[in-house]
Amino acid sequence: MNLEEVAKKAGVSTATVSRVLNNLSVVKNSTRAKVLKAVAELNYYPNLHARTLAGGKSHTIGMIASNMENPFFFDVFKTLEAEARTHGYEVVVANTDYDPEQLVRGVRLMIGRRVAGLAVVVSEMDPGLIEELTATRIPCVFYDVGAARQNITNIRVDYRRGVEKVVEYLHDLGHTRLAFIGHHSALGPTSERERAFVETVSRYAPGVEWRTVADRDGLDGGRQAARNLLNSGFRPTAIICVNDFTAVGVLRELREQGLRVPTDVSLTGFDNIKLSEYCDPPLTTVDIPRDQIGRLAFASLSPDKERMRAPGRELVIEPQMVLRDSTGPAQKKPRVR
Amino acid sequence: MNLEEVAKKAGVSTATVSRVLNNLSVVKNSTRAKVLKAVAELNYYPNLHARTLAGGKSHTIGMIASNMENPFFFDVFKTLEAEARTHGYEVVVANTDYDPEQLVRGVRLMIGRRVAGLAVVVSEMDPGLIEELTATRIPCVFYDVGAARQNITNIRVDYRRGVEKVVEYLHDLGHTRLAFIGHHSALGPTSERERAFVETVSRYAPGVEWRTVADRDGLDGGRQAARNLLNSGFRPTAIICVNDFTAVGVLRELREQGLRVPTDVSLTGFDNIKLSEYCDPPLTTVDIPRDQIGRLAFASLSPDKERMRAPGRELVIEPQMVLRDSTGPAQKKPRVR
DNA sequence: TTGAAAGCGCTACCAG
DNA sequence: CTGGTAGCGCTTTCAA
Repeated sequence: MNLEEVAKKAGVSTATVSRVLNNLSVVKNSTRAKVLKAVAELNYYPNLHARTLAGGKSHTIGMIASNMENPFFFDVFKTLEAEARTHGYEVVVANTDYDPEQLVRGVRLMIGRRVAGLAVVVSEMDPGLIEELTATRIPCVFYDVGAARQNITNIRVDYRRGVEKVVEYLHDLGHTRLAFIGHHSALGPTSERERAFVETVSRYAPGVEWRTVADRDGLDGGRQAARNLLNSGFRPTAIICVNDFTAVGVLRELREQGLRVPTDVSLTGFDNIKLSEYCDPPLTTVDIPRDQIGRLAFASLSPDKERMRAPGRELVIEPQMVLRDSTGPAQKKPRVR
Repeated sequence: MNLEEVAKKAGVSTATVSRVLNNLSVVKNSTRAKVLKAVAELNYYPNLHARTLAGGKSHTIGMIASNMENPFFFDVFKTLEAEARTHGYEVVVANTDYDPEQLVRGVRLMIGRRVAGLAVVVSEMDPGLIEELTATRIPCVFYDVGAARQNITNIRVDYRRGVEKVVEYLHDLGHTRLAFIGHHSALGPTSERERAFVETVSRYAPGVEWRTVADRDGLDGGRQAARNLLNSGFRPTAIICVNDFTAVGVLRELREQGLRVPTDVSLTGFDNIKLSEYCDPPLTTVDIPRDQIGRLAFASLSPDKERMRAPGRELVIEPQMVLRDSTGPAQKKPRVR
């Protein structure tokens, strides 16, 4: 089924059919009707690949995420897609599972699709990726990683500032033993997030004992990390999680071990995903405005909004703390077991 | 950047470059090397649209889901994608938000993309959709809705049997006032799920009072539905939720209203998503094997596995109950408030 | 083992 | 307002 068959059936040329299908309002109403009739009768749907090839633009923007299962990424996707749709674009996603190799595969897939723009929302990185992307001249926006460049915009949340707020808050509450639970790719010497935690503790809360531990991102990962942490013998008075999703897993393990939150141990998350309000107790967390990120991402890819496209632009978002019930004063004495 | 440029740079014809890129092992090693070198130096990535157009196959399978935010759908997607990848396919998803119009839009988008197969995993339906899809001859698989047909396979879980198990179980526990909380599209006279509940109650638990209520799918929807239910004055001894995701929202509202689970009211979900183990208390639920669904879905789309493709095939999965801590015996007397 | 060239289905430009 | 037609970038015969 193709244009030609439709054209034949409607008794016009393929050019005319194309015009009708694209609403090029130069077509006489009567012929437009004929064409539409043929289209309907033949159950015809234009081949998007041919359209993209001939037209030169894909009307598609790509998004790469580390873990779409984590609502954080999904929320960003949702606003990005909403925004894109309003402007006539589709968005197509690829997941990396925090694996740099999958990141590269995903990016190349998007290049192959000749996306009109690419949003890379991941925690992992690959050396040379920026280079590769710059060469393609595809408008890109990176969240959390990467460096601003000619065609690359950068959005980042001042994660460090967020951690500072949490640490200060916990310190003021009298906490003396802190733990940071991350996921693998948010840990290690390369990780801005772990560094932020470590440096903040030594600067704002000297004398406080601390430890960091990591497993996968997610419910199971958080739980496993918490288990490892506790098995190590360290007894934190407060646990700071790299994100809410992981924190919910931690919460479960604490419950399992008979540790009450926040009575025995305080717990904080990051992101302020919906789930953080729905667990018990609701999580004290740091809000990261996913909708704003999604909107900014689209805007910085948008070809018409030149204002956003100042090359090499870097946008920084300041995160806000959200106080809920998972944090409280440190217990004065070790709990009697 | 295109084949021709690469060919020129490598000093060969475009045909040869194409052969190299497609691993058609007829190419002499030395020329293959030349080509690969040129490809790398030019940072060349084949245009997938052109490839699809020329080759006639998209190497892509589509999936339509009602709500990718609900882990149920995401889990199906995950195994479907894993399966697809192993066989050299990409999968691209579209969300409907339970809206029949978006369903149709999504399906047409997939047709436009000339997907090699389409998995429709939704609760809503559109009359004529089956017809439309049948005409395209695209291999399809429907989960939960739709009817088996020539190129359409059907996978369904015996939801009714699941509901029966839950109702019987609750009835045996002495529950006398049941509520069913659904989401909009799983309710109404058209809904198999609501009917399953209603009919099961009158058959297996005559004399039991019951009520049904619905809001959106998800955390907020579940909470709102619970609020409405309770505001209506009805005091269920047990609440059956259409799925776990919604149940977690219900859990929150019950807590808010000072109702303890399962002491004051029992609660059950459906699906057995990971989250159902992580909430407090862990949810009694009915397992629906998403991985099996994902695998079956791919298998029934797979062109080589003819065995699966018995036209008009219907696959039924029997769900199993999973007992956890959110259910218990009905309280003997109305709780003192 | 390689090259030339005919499409794949559609858009867009140029005539009329 | 409509038709003819030259590509878009790649795959795939058919010859060489």
